[in-house]
Amino acid sequence: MKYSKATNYALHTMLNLAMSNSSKPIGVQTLAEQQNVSPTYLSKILTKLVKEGMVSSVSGANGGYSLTKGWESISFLDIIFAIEGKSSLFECGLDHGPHCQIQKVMLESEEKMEEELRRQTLAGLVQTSK
Amino acid sequence: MKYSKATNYALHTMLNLAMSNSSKPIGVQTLAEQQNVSPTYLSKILTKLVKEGMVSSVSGANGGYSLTKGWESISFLDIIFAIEGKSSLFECGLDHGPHCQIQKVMLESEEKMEEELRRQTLAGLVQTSK
DNA sequence: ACATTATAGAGTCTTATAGTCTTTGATTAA
DNA sequence: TTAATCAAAGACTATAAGACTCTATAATGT
Repeated sequence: MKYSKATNYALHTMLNLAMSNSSKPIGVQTLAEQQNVSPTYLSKILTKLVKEGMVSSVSGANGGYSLTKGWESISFLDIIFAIEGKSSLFECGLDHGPHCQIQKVMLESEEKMEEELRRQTLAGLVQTSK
Repeated sequence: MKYSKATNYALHTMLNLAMSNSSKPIGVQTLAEQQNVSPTYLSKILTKLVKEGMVSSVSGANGGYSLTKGWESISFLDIIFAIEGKSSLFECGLDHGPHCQIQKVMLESEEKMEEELRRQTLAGLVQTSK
């Protein structure tokens, strides 16, 4: 069980966008270079972030991507969910009785991680990354 | 990112072993039936648990698997590590500076989950599953 | 010896990840 | 209005991991 590389790219891209406090949008070309990944691949990741409303995009010359208003409070969990999806890490598919205690414990532990990831915001990340 | 089915089987198998407080070992055949999984596949999972010292096995007629001494304090995390491995869920492979803050945050959140999984023991699970 | 059981290895099938390539559509600058 | 620049979307491919199966071997009890 591992986070996908896409999640790593997404997190770093969000940080890059947040750090470059430019009013102009930044092209995928530039963002891709900063992480040594292909622009077309990164664009798919960015599209997911756009669909979740964290990033806005403009086509055409001088276009690119920029963070949307309120970006400061975007959490790690928001970004991770945008890429990995929101479904639980553990699902007991076994058909045994109504309440699986194992499932319960696994979900509770997952919640602990998510609490922490919810607490960590983009603004906080920028602060410590300077 | 999902836990493997093998982890699910492992957790349920450990619970089954713990619940059947029999002094005699239990064959993989029996254990497999309880979860609707093939015996040969489950045996591979059990072998991992044996190698981690949580389960002991005896070959031959009337052989099978049983929990080792001190099983009560085996944690969810122990079982999960035995199947999924101990490596971190997130690894920033990017070559940018010495301390990646993203990596740090991700690891901290992971630790929260692991803390909880360490707290949850087999004995506790048996208690609530009765 | 023989039945029973775990262990180990190789092999298969499916799915997810991690991309690439190409086309289309929007926007701006000349 | 045309060309250049950019994002979005779809189809495609390659690799690896997950989820098994099958077969052979080794250990143990009757």
